[in-house]
Amino acid sequence: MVRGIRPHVERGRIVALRAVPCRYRPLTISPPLPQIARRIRGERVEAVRRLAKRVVLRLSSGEALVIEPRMTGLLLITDPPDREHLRVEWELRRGRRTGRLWFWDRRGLGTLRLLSPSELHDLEECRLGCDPLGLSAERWEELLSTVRRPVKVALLDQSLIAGIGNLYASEILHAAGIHPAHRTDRLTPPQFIRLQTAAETVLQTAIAYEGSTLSDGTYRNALNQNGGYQNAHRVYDRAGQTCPTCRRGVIRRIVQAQRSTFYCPVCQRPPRPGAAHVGRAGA
DNA sequence: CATATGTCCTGAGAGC
DNA sequence: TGCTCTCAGGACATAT
Repeated sequence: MVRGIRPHVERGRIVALRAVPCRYRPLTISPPLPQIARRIRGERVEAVRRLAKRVVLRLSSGEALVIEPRMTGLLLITDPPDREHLRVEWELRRGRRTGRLWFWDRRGLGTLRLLSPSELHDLEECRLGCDPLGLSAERWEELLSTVRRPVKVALLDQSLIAGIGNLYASEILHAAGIHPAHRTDRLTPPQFIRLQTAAETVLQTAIAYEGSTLSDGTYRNALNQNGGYQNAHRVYDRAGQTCPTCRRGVIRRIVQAQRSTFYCPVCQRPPRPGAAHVGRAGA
């Protein structure tokens, strides 16, 4: 999303920001959109970057527009999939060209916020955990071994690791050969190394493919084109199918913390119930 | 305090 | 055919 909009948005000047009339419940926008519009009119977009699952437009004023698309939100620089789910429209000027940026959201769970520098700092440093890209295996271990949770659930906790969604959590654990119910405090150093490698590979590949357009067709890139990573999914939404990696296991679907998890019982052996772990003396 | 569950939203698809 | 019901998963609020 960031790579798609950056060439059209970065170093542009915001001419106008407006809510698109919409029959659905309005998105969470804070402060209210007319106030944001007043405050950012005329500002230059200094940089467009990703912060975990959010898109950050850093403005010349030092403030930041933070867009959180959640599941069905899209940032588009071409015509949207339909008009009725359009929510917000930016008018931008780059040089002498005028362009538009749209926030389209079918389910309306996305958010738009204007943050002060200190609010952005608080989000980055206090509320969000570490980005999984560029994270060492040692840091993975430091972060995850402090909690006692099923590893799949921990991967989704944005205060620990920030940026992994449900689909990618299943794919990463499959690539790492780790069972989704494995408790984080019982993962071994070799497993943390595999987790680090798998996260890097799966996420970078998914980004290169421009994301996953699932059967509901929701996710599209900034040009309203399908992503390609859905064709590379090994376990997500493939329950009952033979695992494409080992060609032996039959992929299973389980529910953890109210979310679907998919895994291969052959590639991802459950942890041995009586597995020895270093405990306190006399325990 | 740490972990677990409930909630919001719309559209697709199942079942009758 | 047209209705009701369930499910999808982001983050956050509330419960245990």
